[in-house]
Amino acid sequence: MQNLRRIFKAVESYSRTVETKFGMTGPQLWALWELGRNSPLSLKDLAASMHLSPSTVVGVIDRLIAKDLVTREPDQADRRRVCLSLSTKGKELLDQAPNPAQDQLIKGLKSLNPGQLKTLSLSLESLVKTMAADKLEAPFFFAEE
Amino acid sequence: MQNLRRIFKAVESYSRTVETKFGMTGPQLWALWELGRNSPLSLKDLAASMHLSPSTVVGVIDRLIAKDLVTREPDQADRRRVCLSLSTKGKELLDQAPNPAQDQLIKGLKSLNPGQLKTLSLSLESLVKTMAADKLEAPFFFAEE
DNA sequence: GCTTTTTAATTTGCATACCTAATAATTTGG
DNA sequence: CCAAATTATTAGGTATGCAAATTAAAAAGC
Repeated sequence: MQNLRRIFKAVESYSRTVETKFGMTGPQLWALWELGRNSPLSLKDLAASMHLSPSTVVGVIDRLIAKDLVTREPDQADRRRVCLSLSTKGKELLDQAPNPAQDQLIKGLKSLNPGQLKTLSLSLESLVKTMAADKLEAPFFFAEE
Repeated sequence: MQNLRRIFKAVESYSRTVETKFGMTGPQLWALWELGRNSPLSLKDLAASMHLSPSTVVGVIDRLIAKDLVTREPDQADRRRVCLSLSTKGKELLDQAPNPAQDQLIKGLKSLNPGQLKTLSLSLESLVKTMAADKLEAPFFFAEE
């Protein structure tokens, strides 16, 4: 329990690290990641990938555009839509700002030997099963695996 | 990684469960828990235990008092301070609203046999060590173990 | 004792993240 | 061609969260 707690805390602290280090909030970097993975995106699709309402995401995107990290252009094919993409500046920032929490986790997992990894996997699987969390989707900080 | 992800997601969804089920936000229940553990508390001490600034916690407490879940009385010994405590209604709610995410985790851990539990513990310990998360404190949803 | 400093709580002002509902523009189905 | 669905946005609301200013009370210094 104590170790799980620590892992959670490490991930939780990720958000603050981002805010102080990269001058943007968690949701803003989250949106940036989604655009980095899959671009261009319509606002609706971006909102869906973030599990947020479109009206919420409009504000996030507005602030990213104000920072010159994202571009918003009308979609030629369907003029109801917009095309959201990373700007050059946004791509650069995304390169410099990996996913600290996830990187640390991956680093930690790599330090385990195959036997440990196996038992960890099995134990977690059993844990997850009992927690009935199977259906739930991945949160943003694991989005890229 | 997938299983860790699911556990995170389950805990993340806890907040929404609380909001819809108990009509209050995460920080509000968090404050309620702290008062349930250790009462009465001064505003400053409550803020410290939640790792938030006092000015933030004033608002949270205001809303809890408006819901008649918390009482705020001046401290007799030091009249600069206030004594924050659970109201009768607050105690009742806290009894009905355990910590779903944590309870699920505990339930999951109990389902493991001793050998699994041991290897899980060892694996997580190794993981934590590499993540250098040792120093970090427990987040609220693990505060009661 | 009296003044200065410190401490506690609050208020104010600001930015952000959320949501629902309403609106405008556009596409699609019939 | 027109009604219905879809897309983005705006409007209006609540809640977090902070720093800075304010008020009141206690503690410290002299």
